[in-house]
Amino acid sequence: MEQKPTRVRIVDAARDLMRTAGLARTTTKEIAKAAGCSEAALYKYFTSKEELFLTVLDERLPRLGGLLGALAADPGSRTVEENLTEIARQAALFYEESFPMAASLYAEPQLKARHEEGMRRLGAGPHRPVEGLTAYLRTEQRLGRIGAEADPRAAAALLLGACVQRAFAYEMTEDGPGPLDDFARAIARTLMRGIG
Amino acid sequence: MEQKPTRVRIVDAARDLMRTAGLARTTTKEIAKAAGCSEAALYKYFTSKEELFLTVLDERLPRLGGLLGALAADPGSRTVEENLTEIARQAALFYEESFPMAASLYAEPQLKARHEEGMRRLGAGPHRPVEGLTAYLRTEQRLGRIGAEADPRAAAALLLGACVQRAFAYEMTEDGPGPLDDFARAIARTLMRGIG
DNA sequence: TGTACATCAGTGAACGCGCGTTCACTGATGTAC
DNA sequence: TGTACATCAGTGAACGCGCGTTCACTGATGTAC
Repeated sequence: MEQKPTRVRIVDAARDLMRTAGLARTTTKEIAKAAGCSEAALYKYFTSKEELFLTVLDERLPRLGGLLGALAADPGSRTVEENLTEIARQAALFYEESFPMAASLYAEPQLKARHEEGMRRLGAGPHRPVEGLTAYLRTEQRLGRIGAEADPRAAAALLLGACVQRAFAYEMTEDGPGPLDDFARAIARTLMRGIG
Repeated sequence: MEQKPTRVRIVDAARDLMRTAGLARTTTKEIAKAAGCSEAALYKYFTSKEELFLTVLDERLPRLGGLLGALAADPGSRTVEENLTEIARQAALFYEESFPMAASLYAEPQLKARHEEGMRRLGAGPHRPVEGLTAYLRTEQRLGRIGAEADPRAAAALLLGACVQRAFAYEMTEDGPGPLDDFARAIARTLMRGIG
């Protein structure tokens, strides 16, 4: 059984702890224990704990861009509603995974600020999925597959917002959220048809 | 100029710091400084820092229930779209205020767990606004003011989700989010009419 | 081949610091007689 | 009225602990001659 390089084990361990244990519990001691090395070893690869955190945030946060970009370039053969259902599915999974870590940052404003600075330099950030989805919807609008008077940005905010909220309210309901597929289908359907 | 009681000043100071400085920076020292008393004074009113935090969470988090309950009981004379616009406005303000504090909890899982336990006992929690809005929409549906085949729960998740997301992505856009009124109007309108 | 030295990933033990918490205390106010 | 004591909100200074970080070191591997 091959052992991964120490640096990789450290970053993985830090990410896992940040996701599951919360930032406050993610101490150098716990990271080292989970990575199977000494605390001192962390400082052979990173100049500080904050730099390690930023590395995790940069290298290990899942991305949502791919699907949205691909659809904007080529909506493919499926209906708009089918595409939106798939987007809702993927987005819900994405937020389920990344929301706890992103939310944790609100507890550490200076880490959050430094992370956002880095994001901004790369043009990334939590507002980007909305922009990607807006671009896709504009494409569909140009193709005449959604209403000419529809508001793509508002529609994108609604759909992705529902997915964020699902992650946010996740643990509080008594039985957890309902099945993902039902959620995605209902969201896409309602957004397409409206409730009027 | 009347001085508020020390206990009130402490809870207010803790809430302000939790909202603006982040949980990690909200130390007993900072709280005492902001409240204008000694750290020791905190322990005359609360048995621990965690109990103080839970008190803030219980007593000082804004509630959204009022508006939703009132509308569910009596939709009033305005159109559904007008009501939804007002709900979106209020919800966006509500999340703007409470989201940073709620998000902070993800960094401190044991505090989060204890808070959720308390919430559950009261039947409160982040899933409640969705339920309240769902109830309102069902009322409207019974009155025939929204489509018989509409999905109230999905519609509620979409509208409130957009408001949460707005708070979440708030600081990352270059100019901040757009004007609140425009946002609320666009969201309500799009939800009513759909994009098909 | 052996020997002497260089390199390098990783460590155990200690360091100083800031945290939450506690302790013995103070000084103002109320009260009994 | 004065005196002696009780109550109570609040404090300054200290405490122990766990944190992030650093230091001098080890032991394995490579390399020059």
